[in-house]
Amino acid sequence: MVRLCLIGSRQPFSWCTPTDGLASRGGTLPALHQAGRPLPALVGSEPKASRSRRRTTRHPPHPRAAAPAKAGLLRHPPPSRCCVYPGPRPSQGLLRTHRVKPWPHPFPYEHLSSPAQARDDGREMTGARLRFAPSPTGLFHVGSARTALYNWLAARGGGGVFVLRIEDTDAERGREEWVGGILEALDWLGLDWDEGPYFQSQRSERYSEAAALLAGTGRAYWCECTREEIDRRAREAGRPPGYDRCCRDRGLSPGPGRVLRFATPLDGETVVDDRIRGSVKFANRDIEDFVIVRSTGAPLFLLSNVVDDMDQLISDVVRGEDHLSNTPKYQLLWEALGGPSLPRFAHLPMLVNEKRQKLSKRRDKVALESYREQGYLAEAMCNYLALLGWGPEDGEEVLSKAELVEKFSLEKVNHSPAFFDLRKLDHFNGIWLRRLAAEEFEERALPYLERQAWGNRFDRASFRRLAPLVQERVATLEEVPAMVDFLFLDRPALQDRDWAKLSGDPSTRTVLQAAAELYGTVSWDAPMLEAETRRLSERLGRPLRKTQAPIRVAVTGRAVGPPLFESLEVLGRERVLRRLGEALDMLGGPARAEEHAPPAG
RNA sequence: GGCCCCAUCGUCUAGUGGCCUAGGACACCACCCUCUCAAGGUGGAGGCACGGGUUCGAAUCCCGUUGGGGCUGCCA
Repeated sequence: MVRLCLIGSRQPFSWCTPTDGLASRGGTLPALHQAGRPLPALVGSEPKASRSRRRTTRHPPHPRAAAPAKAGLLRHPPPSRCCVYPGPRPSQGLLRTHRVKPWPHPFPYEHLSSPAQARDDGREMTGARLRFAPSPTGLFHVGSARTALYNWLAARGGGGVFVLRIEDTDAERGREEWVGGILEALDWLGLDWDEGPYFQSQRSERYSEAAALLAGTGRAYWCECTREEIDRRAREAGRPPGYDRCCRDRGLSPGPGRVLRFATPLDGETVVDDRIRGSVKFANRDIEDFVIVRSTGAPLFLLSNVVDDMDQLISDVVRGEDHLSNTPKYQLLWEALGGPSLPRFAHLPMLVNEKRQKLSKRRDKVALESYREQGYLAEAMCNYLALLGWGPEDGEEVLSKAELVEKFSLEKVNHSPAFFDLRKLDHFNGIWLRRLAAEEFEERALPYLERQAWGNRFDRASFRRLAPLVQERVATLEEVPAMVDFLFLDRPALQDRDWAKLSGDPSTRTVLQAAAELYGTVSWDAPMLEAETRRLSERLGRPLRKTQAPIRVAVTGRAVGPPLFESLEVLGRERVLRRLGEALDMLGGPARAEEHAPPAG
């Protein structure tokens, strides 16, 4: 059992490693380094009718769908769940910087499960296998979240398997804490995965084998050109920037400073058949001889991505449109490695900023975590994210994840980029907040209240009494504390603007004095307070809204908040009277109660 | 520069040749409700980028233009 502890979660993440009867690693790996030998699939590509129990599916199954596990690596059933929470899900506690240890950890390579296994989990399987393959190079991105969600929806909607893979081939940029961020983000969103996480950093042997195969068959070659040389040659020859295939026929052997480049075909075209965009043609001559292995021997994304999709039997690649131009390279590599039939592709439209540029970590607010911290609900985030690039036919936009699974279809995904609009997110968050059961709302608001500087003055019981009124007035959980802070502060947090307006009005003193008198004796519950304040208002000859305003500011410090009389009730007579008195003191000046006092009786 | 993708209200979308005088949602405006603020209700303003075709008929199909974006890394 490998266990990752996420500081900030009450429960540790953990995933099982096989403990019994699994084929030993390595021994059953096909030998890939023999020149001329195509890379065999780890699983038979010929579906066996007897074992492939076809189900009705929304989409035509991939040729490899429902292919049963062949003897060998996949002979033994993997653990029923690869990633589980032992016990209740972590609280909605605020994220802190978290650290995952240890890392790298043993790679759960033998985990590859057959579709049959997932079927045992109680889901209808079609054998479609989708993966979400983020790289741990920064805070988890809302665009990644959308991609993960669409993969998850496609998997869950079609009875497929959802695989999580961490693409950490770039040791320089990858950081272990980002891995924890990915896991925690997916967990928060409720996007559970069936397999993985697989770590590319644990599979370098496999990529070396693939690289050796490509080099051995002449589909790749070693190159010693530096970036500077390449740029200079292009410049001097007046060619557009790009590699000139200089080393392609030099027959170099591996060596220091040398990278392995894939030799792309010089003619013909590669056609990408995309489920969202249709068929997209690329002339092979436009695809440069791209690097697949660094001079350090480490594989590049292009290679490891293909090898993993092959090994992990991915049938459907759903990713951002920024990968569309990579796809012909993917396909060429796939073919050169002797892979079975290609996966299906679906390239999702990008998420863009207000200037309609791809969302960037640098200039845009993209960290999912920051939205979580601000009190956005995972339900709202999923709901909103799903609508970025897709819309339900019936127009009903407020959808739970279960409803999304029901209605979502990759084929209906839009083609054009979408802007991440905070205001609409706010609207959805308000809806989901109001849908929460009272106790649930209270529970989720708790972390935001407890982190306030009220110290031990916070009192859950008082909050509970006002919570339902707060619930329907906030758009995010972050707004909750300001709604109820007057309950937990010695003196209300007087808002300058509100106080200025109040103190500038000569009638304020009259109202506050009258209220103080009234509240000294009135029966202390909201209905009575309201009724009596209304009568007071009539006696003063002013509308209730004009009367409640000074009282509200004096008692709560703010001009807006939960309904006043409930607030007074919870605060209690003593504190209300004290605050009215303090406000009157602050108002200063001569008491002019006589002038405005209502006729006695 | 080269290659590729995209184009319906400000934003997210419905629309796949006639049902479109283009529907919904967010935001906005007005009114109603109302102890503040929200929520809710009613109504309003607002769009098929442009130009050519094809067709009896085009938001929808084709071509072009323009505009936007992505890729073009020993990042993913």
